[in-house]
Amino acid sequence: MHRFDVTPAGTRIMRHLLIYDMIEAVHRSGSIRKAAEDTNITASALNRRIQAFEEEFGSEIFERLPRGMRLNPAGELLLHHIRLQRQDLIRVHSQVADLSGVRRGHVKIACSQALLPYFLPREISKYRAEFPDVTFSVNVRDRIQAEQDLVTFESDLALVFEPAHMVNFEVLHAVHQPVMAVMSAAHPLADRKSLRLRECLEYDLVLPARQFGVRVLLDQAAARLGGKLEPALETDSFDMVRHFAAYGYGIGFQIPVGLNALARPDMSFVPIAARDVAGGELYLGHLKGRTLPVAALKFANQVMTALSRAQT
Amino acid sequence: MHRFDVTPAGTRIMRHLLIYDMIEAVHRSGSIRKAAEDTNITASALNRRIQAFEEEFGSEIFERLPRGMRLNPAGELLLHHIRLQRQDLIRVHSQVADLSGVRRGHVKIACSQALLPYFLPREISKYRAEFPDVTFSVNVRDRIQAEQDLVTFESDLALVFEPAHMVNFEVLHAVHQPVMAVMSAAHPLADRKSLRLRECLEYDLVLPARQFGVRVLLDQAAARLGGKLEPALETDSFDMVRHFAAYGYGIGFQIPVGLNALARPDMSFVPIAARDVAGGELYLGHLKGRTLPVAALKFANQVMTALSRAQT
DNA sequence: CAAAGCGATGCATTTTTTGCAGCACTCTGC
DNA sequence: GCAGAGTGCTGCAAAAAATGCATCGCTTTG
Repeated sequence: MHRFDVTPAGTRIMRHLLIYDMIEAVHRSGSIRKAAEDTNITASALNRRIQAFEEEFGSEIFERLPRGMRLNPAGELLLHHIRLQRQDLIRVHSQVADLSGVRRGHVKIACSQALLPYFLPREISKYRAEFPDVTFSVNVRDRIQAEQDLVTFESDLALVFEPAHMVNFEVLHAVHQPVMAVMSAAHPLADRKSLRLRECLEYDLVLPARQFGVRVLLDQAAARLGGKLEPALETDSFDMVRHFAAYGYGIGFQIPVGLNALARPDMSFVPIAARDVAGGELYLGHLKGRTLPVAALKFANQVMTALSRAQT
Repeated sequence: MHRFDVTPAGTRIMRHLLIYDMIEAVHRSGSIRKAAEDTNITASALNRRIQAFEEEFGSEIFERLPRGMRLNPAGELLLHHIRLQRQDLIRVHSQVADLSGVRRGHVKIACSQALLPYFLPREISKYRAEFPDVTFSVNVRDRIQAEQDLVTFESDLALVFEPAHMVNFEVLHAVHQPVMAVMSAAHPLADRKSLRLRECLEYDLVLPARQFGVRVLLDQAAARLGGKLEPALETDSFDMVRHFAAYGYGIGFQIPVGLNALARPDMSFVPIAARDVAGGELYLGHLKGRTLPVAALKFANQVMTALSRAQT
């Protein structure tokens, strides 16, 4: 029989940690019987392993409900330990691989939309030019989700603008980002060195949705002016913001890291005066107290220098 | 039924982590055959488990030498993971115990000698008065050893005076400690409010050995005065310092946390003027990036308030 | 009230782990 | 230079553990 077939691409099976996978499978599917299918094992066997584990562990970790299993508080604590433990083992693996000169690994990034068009593609390509065996995941997350991603070890690094909560967030680097007005190169205001917020209000505005940092800053600024922003278009796509602004005489807003003047000669980017909108910080960070895998750490360093350079 | 008994003396056996114990046993004893005795298993079985683990892990973790086994660099990395993993599981256990209202656990402290006579006994007793099921280990360590203890998870907390290196040390609390002259209550200088260092030099000096923080501070101060301290007695026992000073007309030195005026009416403690010896910081901390067990964290909090109160 | 879902369990079977004995090898001391 | 004691490693049979199957008792659902 071939119960535990070949490991697909980097997923290492440590047989002594299988019980952790089983616990997570039960947690995910909510019942032993469903989890048993994922685990390629019988429900009865799985059931007994869970029971045996609970006995060893010293307390139950699941509530037995008529509809299935649910983690109790002790189980939640254990689950976090399991995830931490697994990620740390991956880190050890990556460090061991590093010993023999090969850098392999996988870097998981949670980031704001603004990083998608130019910044991250450029940095990831640059990194992979040097270490082609390192792969990446990029997940678009808002500020709250990004932190949650770190906590569940869904992501190694987060790159977000003005994060709301930061309890579990350890900042590696912060760089200031003024708010930029984005418009067609043919726009009447296109050649200005700087703009007052009031000037922008004369034109159609395209604003990111309310959950985004840029929007929060703009709303606050408008409130100080005693007004309220009334966008012609509100969207959760930063791409849409840029394209709408490029198309006609509307004005969009974005932070510099999401813009690239060279790539868009048809567009113009003008900073909003700091006295109107102070701007905010773009943060690179990871879960507090975590030791990152080599690949993630190295990439984080590269991003840090890139951000520093961009600022000057 | 009594399904969830507690394993004797808090040593919980998690069978799926036995392989880690085995690896540590081999590491400690330096050979499979010796480790086999500690592990209550045959050498052949142990050997095969190590081999199986290495295969799963993806690389060897031991060097095979003619005289036995030694961890290779990969093994060193893994060992650290194992220790971290085990301590984190203990933390989870302690948090789970906390859920049911019982606070159990064991707090391991690495500390300077100065804490031994009064401070730690008092604090530990106070803590155990509230939580009698929490036990303690106290290991006397100099500044370098203390940090090493944290790294190997030998200790949860360190309480040291002016630590030399602090790369892995996360400071929870720091409190300033002036250097105090310690002498018999009958000593000519006993009633002074403050002393210049020069005045002390008229008398026999009893100094702690050179590795201790107080001594370093005194040596630096003496060098500034253009001199060199020539102690009548040099010792690595702070007890000895106090007792020698109490006995005759010698002068010893100690930091306030190691002294208790109420307990010793026969002695007098006078601060050295800050312009001569600035004093130093007493640090409470733990290993950077670690999550402490509940008991250790709670005790650390108690110590922090005690230290703050002592200062004022 | 029947059907469908759930976790738990007894028992025979399969899989894994272990112990025993013995191998090849390298140092050490006479 | 050669025994002796130390090392890690391995084949094979025995012991132990994990698994699959069938089934039970229970709760929810329609």
